[in-house]
Amino acid sequence: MKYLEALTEEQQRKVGQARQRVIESIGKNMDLYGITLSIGHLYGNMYFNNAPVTLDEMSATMGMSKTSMSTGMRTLMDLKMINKVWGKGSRKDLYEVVPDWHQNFIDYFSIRWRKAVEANSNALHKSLKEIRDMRTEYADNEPLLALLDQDESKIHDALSYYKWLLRLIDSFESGKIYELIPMEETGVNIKEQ
Amino acid sequence: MKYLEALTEEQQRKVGQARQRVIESIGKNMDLYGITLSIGHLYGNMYFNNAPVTLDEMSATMGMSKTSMSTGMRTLMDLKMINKVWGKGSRKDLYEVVPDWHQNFIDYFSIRWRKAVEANSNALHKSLKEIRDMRTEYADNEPLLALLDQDESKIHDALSYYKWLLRLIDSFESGKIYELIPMEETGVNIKEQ
DNA sequence: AAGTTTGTAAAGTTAAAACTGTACAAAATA
DNA sequence: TATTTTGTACAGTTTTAACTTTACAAACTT
Repeated sequence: MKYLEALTEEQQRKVGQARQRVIESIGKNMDLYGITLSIGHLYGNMYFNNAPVTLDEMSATMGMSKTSMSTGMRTLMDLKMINKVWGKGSRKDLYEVVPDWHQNFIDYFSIRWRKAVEANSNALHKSLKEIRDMRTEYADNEPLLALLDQDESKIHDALSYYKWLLRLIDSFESGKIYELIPMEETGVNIKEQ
Repeated sequence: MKYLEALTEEQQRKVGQARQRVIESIGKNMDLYGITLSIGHLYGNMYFNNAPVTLDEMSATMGMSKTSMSTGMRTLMDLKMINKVWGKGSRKDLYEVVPDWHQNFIDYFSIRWRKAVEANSNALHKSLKEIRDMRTEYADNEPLLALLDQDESKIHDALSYYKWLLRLIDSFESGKIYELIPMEETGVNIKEQ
């Protein structure tokens, strides 16, 4: 945090305090997403650092081991919340935040949910097929057929939800969600960027 | 599972197998939401049980302690995924699933996120105020002002995201989200229920 | 009122995860 | 080529969360 050195102790303390509150808030927010508080703090600290950081730097400011920084950075990279960048003379890896929170939110959902939803849908389809096979096999067993109907209907409901969720994720990825929920509040002109 | 007794061993096994796959899939799905796998399985089992269940029943089918069932049921109730219902003669508490997955999804987000987003926004506003106070206090300190500008801008970006998220949650709760992402796939008539 | 049954709090135990320290491969430097 | 630096795999430790056992209050039964 070299750029802070020009300030007085008092000023540094005040700026640090205001930042710290935000950093902790970021941590709590990411905790909601199932990300560790520590990794949330890591992101928060990087968010306020105006230049790319190294593992050693963050290890120092976070008071945690370099190994933890390494794994934390990888987690954040997997979630596309930070990027590894190439720095001039330094042979250390440099990381910088992707400050676009909307995009972070979208990437998080896409990455973490799409795969699971697809796997779950497959499992449901498999069970659905088994039920249909049973229906032909035991076509004369009235009480069983009634039971199979119930189960099939339940699985169908679940599948219909998964399909909807997938379409929701699609709308996140395509940006179509912003047609319904604009980024800027209504009445404000959206600037080109 | 009294209604299964009428079936042959073979039939019970097959039905159980098809169900088990779905139950585990449900568990994995809820795991994504940050709900324990066990509690996910509990919901899954209840989902296929056509009648309200008691703690003792679920304790037996899950092979877990009654206390765990008690806490699990409370968690699911907090998330509005199950209801406590009044049963005829039984003096045991009876629980039944809310089978509406769309509604479960929405309740989950509303309950778990709204509170946190509001708390985080408050924290950010507090820091924003501090920064603005500093700006007047050190109005002649050019490099500090530049720094404060940067921080304020970052906090503003974060706040704008939180506001968007709140509007997204609102659209879930109001059902407005279904205008953009209909429950049924497009082209299919929606039946009244 | 005395005796059961039921649900859950509290304490204790077990399982899982987060985190650290060591060790080492890969790349850079001399 | 030998030496240093850097990132991370791996094993070990600590912390946290899940789960169980015990204990007991509240409600119900007789």
